[in-house]
Amino acid sequence: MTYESDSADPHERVAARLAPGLALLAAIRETQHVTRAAELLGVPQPTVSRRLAALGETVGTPLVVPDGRGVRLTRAGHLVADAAARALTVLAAGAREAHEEIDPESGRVVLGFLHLLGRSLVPSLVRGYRERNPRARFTLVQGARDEMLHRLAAGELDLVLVAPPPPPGDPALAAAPLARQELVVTLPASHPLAGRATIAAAELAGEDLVTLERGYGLRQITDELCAAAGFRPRIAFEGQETETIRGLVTAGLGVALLPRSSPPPDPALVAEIPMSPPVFRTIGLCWRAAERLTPAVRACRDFILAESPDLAPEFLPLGPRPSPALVPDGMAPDEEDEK
Amino acid sequence: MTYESDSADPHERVAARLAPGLALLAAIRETQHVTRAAELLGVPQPTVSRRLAALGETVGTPLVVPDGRGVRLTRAGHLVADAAARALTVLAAGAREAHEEIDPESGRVVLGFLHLLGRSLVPSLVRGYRERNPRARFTLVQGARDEMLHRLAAGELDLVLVAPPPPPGDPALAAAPLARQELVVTLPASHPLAGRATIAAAELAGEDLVTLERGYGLRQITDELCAAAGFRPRIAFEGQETETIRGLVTAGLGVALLPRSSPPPDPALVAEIPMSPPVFRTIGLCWRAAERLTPAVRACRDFILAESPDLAPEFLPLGPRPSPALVPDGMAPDEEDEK
DNA sequence: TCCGACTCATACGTCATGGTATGAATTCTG
DNA sequence: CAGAATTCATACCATGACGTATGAGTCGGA
Repeated sequence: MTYESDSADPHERVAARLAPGLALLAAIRETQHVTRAAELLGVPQPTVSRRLAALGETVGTPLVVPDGRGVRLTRAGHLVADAAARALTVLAAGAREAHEEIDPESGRVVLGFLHLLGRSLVPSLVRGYRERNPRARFTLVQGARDEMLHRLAAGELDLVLVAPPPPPGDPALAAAPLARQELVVTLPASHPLAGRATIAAAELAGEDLVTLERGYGLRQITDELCAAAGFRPRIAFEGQETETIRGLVTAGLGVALLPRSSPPPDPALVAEIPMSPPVFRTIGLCWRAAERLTPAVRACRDFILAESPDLAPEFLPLGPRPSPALVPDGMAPDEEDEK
Repeated sequence: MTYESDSADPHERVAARLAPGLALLAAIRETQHVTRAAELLGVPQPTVSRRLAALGETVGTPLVVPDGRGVRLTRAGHLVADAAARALTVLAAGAREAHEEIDPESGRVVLGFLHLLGRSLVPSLVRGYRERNPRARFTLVQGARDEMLHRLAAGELDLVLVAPPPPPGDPALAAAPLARQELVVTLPASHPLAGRATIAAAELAGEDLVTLERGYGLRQITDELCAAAGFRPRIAFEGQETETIRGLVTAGLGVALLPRSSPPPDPALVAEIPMSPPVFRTIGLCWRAAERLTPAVRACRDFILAESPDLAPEFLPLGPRPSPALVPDGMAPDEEDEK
């Protein structure tokens, strides 16, 4: 019943058996006194006596010897007690790191988001959150929607901002909508449709389209829109950045379905025409539903859910449209902290 | 019942509670796999599951989360597991040091001895022992007899060579005689007694004596010799080194009771006259009887007891005289390894 | 798509560890 | 010098942890 195979190094084995006594050894080292060490640790004195003897047994020689009516450490005892103190320091540093990692005040949040959101939404959110928690740390990762969701599920990311949010079917991911963004047909000023007030989806059937690559939310929306209108889109170019797409459109290489350009574009070069009926994409915040989030991540999530309307003025409020809450019932933001 | 007051630093507290899981965390870190870690540690798999959960509880967040049909470490888990691996390395290094300290092949022996014995006896013993155990390490400490015995009892020294050995009355110290050394009256060549064949103790009554300070064995023997002869010695000078004493004698400042000079002195300067009856001092090896000696110390002690006659040719064999064994019965060199 | 292999978590019974009470040894004090 | 106080070790008993058996969930293959 006394398992002790561990690693190749025999000293690692005794180290593993010494490990439970780390605090005890450190206390003995500090006090040179069994009773004192016991009350320092908050354990009864006989426990210290026994475990000291047991530790000495595993080392192969007593760690303390009677000295008067007290005890003193043997040389071997000094060596292991010193090592224990060092090991405890190392471990405490690790505990501190871990604590800071999860503490809402100082914890880290790995936030993934779409390239386009890095312009204003994410900076606002980060700045707002750090006003409340100045020591909070962020790791920011940008990428395509599907990549973000995949890395979120894989645990690499804590929170992601994507559009559209994942369907509620997946029990591993939870999501909540944050804001809407109107998508408009972006086309060269010279294009025949450039003067229109609105454009219907079907009117894009014959156009060369410039889109993001598969995996991006905008691409998915574009594809679905075309499918709903009953035609297969003719993709002229694919890119990874909306700015690239916009550049291609400006160069006259096609038309694109994009969010409105934030400083409105030069009307002499590019026109942005709303769709009819209008098309929106919903930006949602996602997190892993299955596991318990760290306090830091939870605090950040709740902050984003509560404050994003105020912090992202250039986005539209959710409005009446977009569906009932996408948040699975059992995992609503406020009620998972039970137990 | 769940004690956990420890040190001021709260992180030290969680470190102490993390300590028993060091090996487990290291194994998880290495394998990223509960079952694999369990068989690496040689413990059943449920134990690993439970203790991982418990460790996560103390840290405040799970250290592993389900990932497919396996698990993966959370960020906090990585931090504490890394720290655990480092701590285990530190602890293993300490265990190695302690092992080397007590191992007969590489262990350390702190050997105390009288200044005079550093000339040939101790170097011979050390050299001889290291021929058998090349990695053995010695720390050599020189000093007066009483100081040596006191520091031996205090645990600072492992073995001491002193003359005379301590009386068998003290149960804390054990001793065994090693060799005898004749003490002779050392006096200036110009002294009236310089031509004598032998000198009786009583004849020193009127002389200026040069001795070592109190606490040295030679001083004690000198004092007792004078007391036995019925006079109080007239101490002209006290020193700490026999060579100093010899110098004072050469300078004509008194006579002294000293071991024979090892290269015989210049007869034109100093005479060495045996006492009548002859006086010897017994050099003994002492160790602590109460505690269990480390294998290294025990091996060295047994080596010295067995080999010193051959290694110290300039000393006299024990001869018939010096008392029955001074070794307490229960602690004879060979039979304490019971239990 | 269903089955099988595999991995991790939970349930229950046993045993080792820890807590309480007490004893042996030593030092300090009157 | 003797009693008292202190300190560490041992004995007994209860609680919590471990080990065994089993279940829930997930991935690869037919």
